[in-house]
Amino acid sequence: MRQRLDLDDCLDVAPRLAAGVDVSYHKESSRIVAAAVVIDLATGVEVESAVVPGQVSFPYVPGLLAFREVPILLTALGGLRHRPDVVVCDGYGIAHPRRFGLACHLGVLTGLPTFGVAKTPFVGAYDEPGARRGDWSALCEGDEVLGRVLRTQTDVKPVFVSVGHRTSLDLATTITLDLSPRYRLPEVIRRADFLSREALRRPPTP
DNA sequence: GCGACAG
DNA sequence: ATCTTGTCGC
Repeated sequence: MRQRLDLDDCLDVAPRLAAGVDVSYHKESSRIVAAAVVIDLATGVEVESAVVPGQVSFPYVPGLLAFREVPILLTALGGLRHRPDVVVCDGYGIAHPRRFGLACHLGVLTGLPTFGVAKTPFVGAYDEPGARRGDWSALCEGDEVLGRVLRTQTDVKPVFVSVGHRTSLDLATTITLDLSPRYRLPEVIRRADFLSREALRRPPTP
């Protein structure tokens, strides 16, 4: 009888809790703030959130974003009381020069299922997807499929979805659409963006 | 060699 | 990422 390691399994049970993470940077200092927001996929209701301050410890280098954001993202996720079934990242998963973007990195370090939703193209070629919400096209490089260019809102610029860790492209696509009932980006990402940005405007904690 | 380059 | 004014639409 075939045995399978949990570590290698994809998320195959209906996920209930989805978390979204994001980082905001101060313009003229090294201060940064990360936020993690958890939403119940069945109801769309926010369950909880965690906001943590930090300092920039690595420069922005295309292809190395994980080294800049993963540290504080781990702290933010650690501040959650609930364990999310899947984590949505602001950036790419395997659609990366080395096939190991931020979402992959965060997934391996936490053991949690993850995938990325990026706002702009990075690597790979694609055809413009249909104009309606739900329409998508493959993001490819040669023969390999790196992700999907997904239209989350009719007549709105598409987002780039790619698998991170222990998730399938189909599931990532479904969750992205479920979390984007009204706006272009998933609600968990929007919320994490708002919370981190708002906290960053607050004076530092002496 | 030159330009492009998630956030 | 952040900055940045106006503009178009519900």
